[in-house]
Amino acid sequence: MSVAPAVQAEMQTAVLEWYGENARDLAFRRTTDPWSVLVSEVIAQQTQAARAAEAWTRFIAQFPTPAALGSASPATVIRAWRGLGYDRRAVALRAAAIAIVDDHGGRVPDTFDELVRLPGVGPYTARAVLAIAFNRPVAALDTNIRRVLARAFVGDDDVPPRAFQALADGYVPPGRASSWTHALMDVGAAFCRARDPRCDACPLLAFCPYASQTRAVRATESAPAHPVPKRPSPRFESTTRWLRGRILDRLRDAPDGRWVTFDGPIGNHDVEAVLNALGDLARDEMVELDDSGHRTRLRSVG
DNA sequence: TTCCGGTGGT
DNA sequence: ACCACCGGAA
Repeated sequence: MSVAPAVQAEMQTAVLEWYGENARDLAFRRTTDPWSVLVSEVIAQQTQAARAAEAWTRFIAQFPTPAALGSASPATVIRAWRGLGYDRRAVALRAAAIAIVDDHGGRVPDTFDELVRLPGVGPYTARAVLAIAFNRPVAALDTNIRRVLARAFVGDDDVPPRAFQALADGYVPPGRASSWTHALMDVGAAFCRARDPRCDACPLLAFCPYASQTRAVRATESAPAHPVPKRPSPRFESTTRWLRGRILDRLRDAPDGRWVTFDGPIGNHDVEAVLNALGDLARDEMVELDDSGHRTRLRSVG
């Protein structure tokens, strides 16, 4: 269940003090500008923190405002997204920028309902922006933070998602939502890891039911559970997402606006598979196709 | 080779 | 309730 208020305050202090001295120096933490925070969260969803920080630095320099991103062509944005994966999210982020300009006067909105209506923004990202940029007392529950809170604050009870969110919101230290969010991410990455947790050095060790339980279990129990229900996974090169990646790389390398013809196989994908992938990419608004269905390019207009 | 993860679509 | 999307880390 929940933690006694006095203990809760001690735990908050332990986390924040640890963070004050051990925070990872990530570029996007030096700002609370809402647009910068939104971009950093979208990038960080798919990329580990250190790499995300590099990518964010480049991206935010190129598109420092919603207006800057919204007025760029999809092709420009997809090229800027190279190497980050999930290219549809780049297109969604651009659409979000346009919505911010058109519907919110160019400013990132500061309510959950408005944020979550933006393309590519779900409950996690909406709350992360509220907490980090606007310092609102909400918990941004990604899997790492959820795990930290579940282990150290909530204990073993499996609390249904709604109730968990409500509990987690209540654990946010007054006035410190922004630091709290970053701090829990670092605790999750440094100590409270899904595999091989390092409870011994964790700032929450003294308070954490999971840590004491883990010690007991480790002392008495032997090997963990079972291998796997494994199924033969297809070779990566035979997947459609690999094919999409190769197509997009070719298009990124082509001069802006130049049509590129796809009339042969790629890897072990035959022409039909290639054309199907082009159709998918067109439906996802990543590329435009000409009437032949063979010639394509990154979208120059949105 | 397997695993990881928010969002959105089914 | 699942799965596709992506690249990188373990």
